[in-house]
Amino acid sequence: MRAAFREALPAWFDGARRPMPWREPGPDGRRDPYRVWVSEVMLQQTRVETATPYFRRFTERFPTVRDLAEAGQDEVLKLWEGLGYYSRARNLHRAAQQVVADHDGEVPSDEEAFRALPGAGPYTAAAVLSLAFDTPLAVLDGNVIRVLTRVFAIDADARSGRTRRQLQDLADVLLDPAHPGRWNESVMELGATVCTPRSPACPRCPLNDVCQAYARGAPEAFPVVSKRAPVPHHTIAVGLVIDDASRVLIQRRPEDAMLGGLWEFPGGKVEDGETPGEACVRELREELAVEVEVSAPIARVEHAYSHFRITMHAFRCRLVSGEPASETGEPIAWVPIDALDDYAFPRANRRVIEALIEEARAPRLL
DNA sequence: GAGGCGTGGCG
DNA sequence: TCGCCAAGCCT
Repeated sequence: MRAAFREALPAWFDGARRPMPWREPGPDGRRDPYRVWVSEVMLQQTRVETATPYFRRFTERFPTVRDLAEAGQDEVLKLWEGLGYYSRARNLHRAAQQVVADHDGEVPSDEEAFRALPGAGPYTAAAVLSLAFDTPLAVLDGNVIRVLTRVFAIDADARSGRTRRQLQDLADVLLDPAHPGRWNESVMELGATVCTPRSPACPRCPLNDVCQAYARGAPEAFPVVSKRAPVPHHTIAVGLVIDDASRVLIQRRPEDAMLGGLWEFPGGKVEDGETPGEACVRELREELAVEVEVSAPIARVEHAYSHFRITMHAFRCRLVSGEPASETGEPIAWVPIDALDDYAFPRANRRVIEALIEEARAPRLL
């Protein structure tokens, strides 16, 4: 069994290894720990194809830890815009500053020191240290969980702490201590390209002769996971307050909130017994101490977040009275419509901006 | 331990 | 259309 994982699997990997920008060695023939780190953070809960263009842009703008540490958060978030889970970007930014302050700009090769960085959990530590420094730590990510639960036909809830500890122990035993980075990448690559969640390609799997799930003819039965609760739905109303100079009013979200640090159009939840238009007027009164009049609907956007769904109604608004002032302490800004691209917005807001620009190009006759 | 935290693709 | 999921971490 151990031989299959240490010989057949890495041998398969040598022929199946997909080229990725963070897999390229540097001038010294080694991988840059910083680039490995950035890639591993971007790859958390994110597909390779999605993360790749972000990685290229990010590392071109911030080639070193110091470049990242010296940047402003706005620019970091702008480069992360659309990638989701924005706390990853905020944490990575803070971690870079910590590396400069405490480690002279060198990514720590010590597990305890690396784990002390914000956003560095067990997976990321094992991945970065094994890939960049050949530290013998086995990664346990979604791919490894899937491969191991199938090969060993483990039918306990894969999300439970007990099962995870069992799987980590298994990975630790199977890991090739002579080539930890290669072993980790081999298992993850197998999970990503062959031992996939649906329709796994078992006939061309290097582990199929030892795989118990394959022997049973039911690879997709693993891993076993409990069902998630259905997610709630909310109706949201936002206002596009535009002044005579075609500037739009936007507001930055609090650092510790969902989508923290990104910009958005002011608004909020539509309450029971309220129309979206009424909610828009009320929210702008509450958040910005202004009276507005809803003039035209601009867009209706359906969007799914990680734990709830929304329908967002966006209205063009006319400022009736008052000067917008943040009631919550979060910054506001008047931005020319064609300069909205310079700010980081959540996806749903980006949809609204697309509709606004389309509206300006071909206004609907009312 | 359970739940918060984005987005896009796929069957 | 909809639920599930993808190289997790934090509280």
